[in-house]
Amino acid sequence: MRYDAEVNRARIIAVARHALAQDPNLTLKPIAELAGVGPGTVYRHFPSREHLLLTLYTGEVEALLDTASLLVRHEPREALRRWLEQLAAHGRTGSAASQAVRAALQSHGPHSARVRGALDELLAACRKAEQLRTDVTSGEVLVLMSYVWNTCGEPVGDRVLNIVMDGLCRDPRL
Amino acid sequence: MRYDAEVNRARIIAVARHALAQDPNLTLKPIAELAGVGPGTVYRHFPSREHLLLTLYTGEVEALLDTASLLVRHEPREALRRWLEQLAAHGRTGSAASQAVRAALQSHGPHSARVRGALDELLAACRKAEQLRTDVTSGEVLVLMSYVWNTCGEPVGDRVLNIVMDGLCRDPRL
DNA sequence: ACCTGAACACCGTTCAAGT
DNA sequence: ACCTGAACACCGTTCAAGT
Repeated sequence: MRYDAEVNRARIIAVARHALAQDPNLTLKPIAELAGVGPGTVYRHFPSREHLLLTLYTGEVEALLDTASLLVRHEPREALRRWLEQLAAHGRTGSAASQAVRAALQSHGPHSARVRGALDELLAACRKAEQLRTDVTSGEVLVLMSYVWNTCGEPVGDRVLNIVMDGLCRDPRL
Repeated sequence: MRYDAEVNRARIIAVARHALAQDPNLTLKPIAELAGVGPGTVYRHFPSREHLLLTLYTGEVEALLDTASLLVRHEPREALRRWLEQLAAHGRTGSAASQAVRAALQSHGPHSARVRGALDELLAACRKAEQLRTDVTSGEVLVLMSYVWNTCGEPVGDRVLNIVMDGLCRDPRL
């Protein structure tokens, strides 16, 4: 890659991170202007707003992959609940990072597959401990969690998560 | 209202109903053009796309208010499930009518309050029959149902609704 | 060869000009 | 007095023109 392009890309990323922290819904045009480049330059480096967000907030998506540390510290059911709470906490913020996580999960790409894999580990652990209904998949759990992207109220979110957890664990034996 | 305005309003509604049936995501500009009026004319009659949709599809929202006929034909729990299935069926279509129902429910306006009231009747019936957890509100149920606006797959939707129903009915006694 | 940004085709919204 | 639509300020995207 040419040197000037490298510089521009780095500048766009730095400026975007700073600007999006203040206004999560800022569009690419103003970001380009703040970075001192034309809109086409941003578009070349990042084909869409979603690509830029995923580049900026890879770490937040990666954090969802670490199920191992949850499983060593908690029993399976509690580990699952804490993972889902982590997801809900993201949704509540409405931040650009939250938008990135949402995009990663819903766009059926490699990110989504990896997160589903992580959740599968949690579900498998719960199933092994007989703390989970037997007929549920990670994809269905993520669909069920869609609500976290819409609403913000924390008390409501907690109560809804209780319902989700009870639905997931529903089983004659439990 | 002046006669020409009345004519224009009727024409906009007729054209919009026809055009939105073919492309649910059609915007107000093309609708105005198809109706042979300027965009400001549409904007005057309908302050936003949402207002137009709610005017066109009032019937679909009203249909959600008829809980009485569900309750006379089914036991409370089954009535609740059918009502939620009706909601999910709307979401699956992605039609303009579905967008209207979504807007009505989520915009915290009078429509939303009336639908919550209808759902409250179902929940009260279930509670009276001891077929429902005691700590859930209609607002929380609607939050939980957010997923219906995102995903489309019917089999997944059915399985997720099972989880929701089990979560809602979770109770030591049941 | 690769990057750039003026230009294009849209969007929602407004308000001066009409009747 | 009320309705109208050209005009405005945006958006995402492209591709001829630069280096």
